[in-house]
Order: sequence, then structure tokens, then C-alpha cells
Amino acid sequence: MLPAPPRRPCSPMSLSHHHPAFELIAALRGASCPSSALRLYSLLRIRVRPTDPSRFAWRPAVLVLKPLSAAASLPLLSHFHAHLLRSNLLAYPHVASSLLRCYSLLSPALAHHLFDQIPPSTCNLVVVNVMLGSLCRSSDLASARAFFDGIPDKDVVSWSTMLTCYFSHSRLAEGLAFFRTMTFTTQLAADYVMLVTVLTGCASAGLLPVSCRAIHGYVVRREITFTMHLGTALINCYSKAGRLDYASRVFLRVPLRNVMHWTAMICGTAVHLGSEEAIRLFEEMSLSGVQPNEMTFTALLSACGHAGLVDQGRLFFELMVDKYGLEPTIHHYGCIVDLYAKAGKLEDAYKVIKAMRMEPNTIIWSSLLAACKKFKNFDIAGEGMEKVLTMEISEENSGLYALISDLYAMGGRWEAVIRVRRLMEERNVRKIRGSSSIKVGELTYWKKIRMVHGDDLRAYEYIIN
DNA sequence: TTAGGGTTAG
Repeated sequence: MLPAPPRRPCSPMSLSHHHPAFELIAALRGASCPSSALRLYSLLRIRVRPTDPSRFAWRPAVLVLKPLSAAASLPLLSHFHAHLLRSNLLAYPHVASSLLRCYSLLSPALAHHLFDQIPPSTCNLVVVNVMLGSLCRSSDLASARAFFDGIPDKDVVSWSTMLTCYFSHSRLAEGLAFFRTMTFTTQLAADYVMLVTVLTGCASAGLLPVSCRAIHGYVVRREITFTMHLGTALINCYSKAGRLDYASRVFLRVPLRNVMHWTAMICGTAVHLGSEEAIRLFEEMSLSGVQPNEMTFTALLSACGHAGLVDQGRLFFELMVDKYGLEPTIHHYGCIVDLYAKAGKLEDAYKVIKAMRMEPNTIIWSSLLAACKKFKNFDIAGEGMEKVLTMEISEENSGLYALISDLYAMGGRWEAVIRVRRLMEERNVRKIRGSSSIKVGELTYWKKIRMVHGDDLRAYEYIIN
């Protein structure tokens, strides 16, 4: 029989700095590698027993689970899981939800299995929401939605998690409708995290600035805390919707502009005013004493790629590593590969892929392969094509199959062309034709667009979505 | 700042 977790939170006194575990807890919070976290945890176990009637009882376990999930080691996690079972710590919802989250990132199937074993007394809404998040990341949209529908007292996190699920499955219109359903049919108010999700969805859908203004209005009317993320998301949304003027108005009104606000503004500026102007803004940011982060360099490298500024891009990459000591992520490599590839420097692009410290993904390969097709270089494409065919290709990247098939045809490798076609049939890939969309009032028109004079768009062959 | 949801490359 598990001891019941304390029903009431402990009094502030028991959380005071005088608790013998306080310093160890602080050290554990800062621990990033699992071995040091586990060492501190063992020391803590001597000071804090699981029966300790304070929040200290479960906190060490929660804190140790963070570095443990980052280490991505299933054996280590199941070892700690066994300890949690032995010491009855899993009876605390805080511990159960943290463990479930760890499993969901490493093995969704094991997460599901663990969830089924959590007793009702422990399975509160947080635990259920973690499970929903796990389903959203690992399962299909319909299963996640069915689980969501079964949650009795949903809170804003439940709705927010489900909304993210729609967007991550590229179901933007349904996601926005889902958001409207929450605001119209429940008493729940969207908080700033949910609004960041909505704004990001609007931005990626390229909706008219009206949607951004509507969300902006919601933020103002409901007096929602104007956090850094919310400010950044608004700037992004406005600039992606083509209203750099509104974006900069938000930017200028942010009281403490930090690196994220600047980066969002640099992105928008690169698109609307060009790379030179974006680089100028970066210099202005540096002069104002704000340090760039990895996302700032992603924005700059991407801007250089669009403008074909190969040397400038390479300089930024070096600056990022040498001056700012930032480790290049897969996004930076992606930008650099694209930069070289678009400029026709296919060998340089390929060298970057070879030198990467992580496994290149389908986005990176498709940059290279698209350029190989454009510059009619079949030789460099070879290894990439074989590699990509062994990888999982998401539905939105299904164009990769056609690209590879074209490249093989270009090289006269007809047996490989047939192999790719067969693979497409086996994997049930539908050919998705290129399309564009615009939004007019409440309707989205998917169509081919022909530019007539500047902004004058004449649409034909449209299908109302 | 304290178990759960949110931002970057084609």
C-alpha cells in the first residue's frame, strides 16, 4: 500500500532556507549531466526521506529527471524508475508526470504503458495533459483528439496542447477553428503561452494581418501579461503577414528589448527590406549591448542565403563560433548548406554536410538535392539520395521522392527511378502538387497565382478549402 | 523562476 501524498502544501516555514536540503536542491537544479545529478540526489536522500511532509519529498526526484531525460538514456531512466517505485515516490503526481514526460521523449510506447499503470489517485490533470502531449508528438491527430475529448475537466493547457497538435500536423485552419471553439464554448481564457501558439500558427499560415490584430486586441483587452515570448510572436506574426510597420511598432513599444525581440525584427526586416538592412539592424543590436544568440545567427544566415551573400554568411558562421562561442545547431548547418547550394557551390555544400557533428536531416539533404537538380550535377547527389530513401519522409516533404526520381532519370539510372516509384507505392505516398493560397474574408483560396501588375493577383483554377 | 502546453533553417 502506497503512503498517501500530503494533501495540503507545506507551510512556507518548511520551505525556508533553513531546511538542510536547501543548498543541495539548489545544486541539483543547476546540474546538467545525469551523473552529477544522481550523485547530488543520493546525498539528498540522506537528508530528505520520501515520507518527509514537505514539498522537498518529491522535488529532488523531479529535479533529477530533467538531466536524465536530456541524457536520452533509456537504461538510466528505467533504473531510476525502479528506484521511484521502491521508494513509493511515484505516488506523487509531480513525480509521475515528470517521469511520464521523460518516457514520452524517449519511448512513446513505454510512456503509454506507464500511463496505464498510474493509479487514479495519482492521475491528475497534469499527468493526463502530459500523456496528451505524448500522443500529440507520437501518434496521429485523430487518436490525440479522441484522448482529448475524453478528458473530463480540461484546462487551458489541455486545449493548448491539442492546438499545438493541430499545428504540428499542418492542420492550420482546423487549429484556428479549435481555438475559436475554446473561446466561444468554454469559460477558459487563453493565456500567453496559448496565444504564442496561435500567433505562430497564424504566421506560418501567412494569414492576413487581420488575424494578428485580432489576437493583439485579445491580448490588450484581456490585459494578458506581455511576456517576451508574446512580444516576439506578435512581431513575427505581423512581419510574416507583410506588416513590418505594425511589427516595428510593437518592437519599439517593448520596454526591455532583448535578443528575441531583436531577432524577430531582424527576420522580418530581411524578408521585407532585404538582407543589407537586416545586417544593419544586427549591428544596431550589437551596439545597444544585446548579445546575439543561436537564433539570431539562424536569422542572419538565412538572410544571407536568400540574398546569395556567400562570403558574408561564412563570416557570420565564423563570428558565431569564434567570437560568441556558440555551438552550431542543425539549423545553422542547414542555412550554410543552403547558402552554398543555392550559389551553385555544390562541393562546398557537400563538405559542410560531411563535417557536421550531427546526422543531416531531410531538410538539409533536400537543399543539396534541389541544387543538384538545378545545376545538373548528378555525381554529388548520389549518396544523399540513397541516404534520404532510408529516412522517414514526412508528408509535407513528399516532394523529395519526385526530386530523387528526377535526379536518377537525369543520370540515366532508370532502374533506380522504378525503385523510387515502387517505394512511393509501398509507403503510400501521395503526390502533392505545388499550390499557393490566399485568404479572402473567411475563405481560403488554394490556387495557382499569376502576377499581373505588382499586387494585382489574378486567380484561376481555385478550389475553396 | 517551482510537475504539464510556446520561438529558429528549405
